[in-house]
Formats: sequence, C-alpha cells, structure tokens
Amino acid sequence: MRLSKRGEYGMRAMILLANQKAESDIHFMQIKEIAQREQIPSKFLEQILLTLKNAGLVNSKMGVNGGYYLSKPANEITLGQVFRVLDGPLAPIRCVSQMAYEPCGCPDEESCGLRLVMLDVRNAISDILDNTNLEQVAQRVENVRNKQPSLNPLNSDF
Amino acid sequence: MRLSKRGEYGMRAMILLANQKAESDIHFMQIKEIAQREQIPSKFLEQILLTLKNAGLVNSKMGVNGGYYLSKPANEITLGQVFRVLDGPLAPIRCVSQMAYEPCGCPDEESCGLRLVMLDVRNAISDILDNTNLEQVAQRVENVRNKQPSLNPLNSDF
DNA sequence: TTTATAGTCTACTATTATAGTAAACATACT
DNA sequence: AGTATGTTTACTATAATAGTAGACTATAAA
Repeated sequence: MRLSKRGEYGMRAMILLANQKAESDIHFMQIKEIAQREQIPSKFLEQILLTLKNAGLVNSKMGVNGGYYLSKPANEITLGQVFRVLDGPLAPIRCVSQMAYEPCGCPDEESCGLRLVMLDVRNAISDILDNTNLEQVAQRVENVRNKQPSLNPLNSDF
Repeated sequence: MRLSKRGEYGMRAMILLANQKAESDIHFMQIKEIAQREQIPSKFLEQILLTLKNAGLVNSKMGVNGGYYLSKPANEITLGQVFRVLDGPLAPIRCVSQMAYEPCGCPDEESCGLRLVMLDVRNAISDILDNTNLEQVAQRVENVRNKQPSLNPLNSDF
C-alpha cells in the first residue's frame, strides 16, 4: 500500500467530485476546474480520470458544459475501490493479496513469519479503505471545516 | 507501505537470524547459507545485509567461519525498524509520515479528506509493525510449525 | 606465511514505474 | 460552422527496482 502521485491525485479528484455531488445534484465538473482547485497537472489528471472512467467509477459528458461526475452515489464508492484502480492491490506483498495473489518464493508459505505479519497489515488497511466511502470522507472534511474556523491550525481534534 | 523485493528479502533474513539466535547463543550465519535457505540471490542479499549493518541492526565477522548475526536481542528489533531501513517510511503518503513528512500539494492540508484517512492507515500499519519484534515473529512461526504437523502437504518437517 | 574463506566496496545493466507533455481527433452544444 | 470539451495515441525524462560482475580486504587455520 503506497499511494503514487496518480493514486493521490485520483483520490483527491474523487473526493472533490463527491463534495460537488452533495451541493448540486448533477454537476459536470471539468478537468480544468478540478486541476485548478486541487493543484494537479491537468494533462496528467486527464489520464487519471480516463482510467477511473474505464473502471466505471465516473462518467463524463463531452462538449460545451461537459465534465465529469461520479457514476454512483458517493456512499457506494469506497476508497479501496479507487485505490485498487489506480495503484493496484492493497496488500504490501503479493503473497497476502486477495485480488492479485502470487507466491513470493519463501521456502514454506504456511510458516512464513513475514507472511503472517503482512497478512495482518493487509487486513488492517482493508478494514479502513474498504469500509470508508466517499460520502464519509466528504462528511469528515465538512466536520473539520465547520468545527474549527479559527483555532490552532496544527490541532485537528477541536 | 509496499514491500519491495529488497524489503522482503531483508525481513526474511532478519527473521531467520532471529530464529538462529534462539538456538545457539551466537551463531555466525553466512550469506550463502541464508541465501540458500530463503531462496534469495546471494549477491543481492549481500547488499541488503550491508545496508542492515550500516543501520546497526546486524553485525558481521569476516574471514573463515565468519558471518552475520543480530546486533541486539531479537526482542529489541521491531519489524518497523527493519522496514524503514530497507523501504523507507511506513506512511502510504508523505504528508502523514512521521519520519519523512513532506507537504503533498493539496490546497488545505488541515481539511484534506485523503490525508485524514491516510493518517488512520499509517497509524494502523505502525500499530502492527512498530509493536512486533523479531522474537515475536519467531515465536509465531514456531507455533504454526508445532501446532500443524501434518495438515499441509507441502510441510517439510516430516 | 600462505591460502582459502568470508565480508566489503564500486560499477554496471536491464526493466519497470512515475510523472508528466504534445498533438491530433471526436463529440456536442450554440 | 465554430468552439468547448473529452478521447486517444505517442512520446520523453527521471528515478526506483532488481539484480550482476569483479576487484578488494580481513580473518583464521594449515
């Protein structure tokens, strides 16, 4: 589980799209606007959104006033899904991956200490990302924005 | 958190060294032997062990009957330490890294939804790797080996 | 004191992933 | 018809990964 730039940009774009959806029901958001608001190179973002579209997570409309939008309600898209599309398996090592298992070459997988621990890690990651959807993230963002208008910028609990 | 081949090989070597230490008090284990038992290219393993030595996690003795051994008791070396030496920060993204923080370029870090979630992920990973030491891994391996003597047909103990 | 053994160090290579850029093309609204 | 938008293909530069090769150095036993 390491987030590449592609993954980071794609996740941020999806979260932004989820926020938009909450505001007006179907808003076509253009690459240029997303790129500007999230500080992402727009040509790179183009590739990323295309990948997400091919995976069925977003749709788009061409032409004037076109743009991108989530293909499903925000609460039906998990961060795990987005991550897997852009950065592959959640597992830190293939021998504990659910979606892309491969033997790693250790002499005995059953009693491989590394594998036992990494399986725990994979499950911990999955517990978070597969159980967090875009709506929940958008909600968290809003909570932070509302609850602290002017307190200590380093403190995130109040 | 993604384990490279370097990381995987290094972790497996460390776990093997931890097992050896339990058996005879100071046993110098040679690169060749580790490479053979763990199926690791020995020239690559050489580099990895050197890195671990420079980080102070193992020591070595040159010459006839030389080899490598853990520089500290197995219960004082965590998987987190080994991982960081070979594969860098645990965090999936730099903006939530404790050891190698860097801003990621989002417009407002405080209210970045991605960052909030990734911080949870980082902490979940750290909870496991920074609280698991080589002795515990060795113990887990032994438990598996003892408790299932003949279930797995690939088991090489019989 | 020679010799075999074992780690050390410096270079080099091949492949893949990352992070883009550029330009032609297709579609849809006015 | 023209313009704004997404689509597709092709290209590039840099870095990381996964090694390999070979010379060098230290140790201990014969």
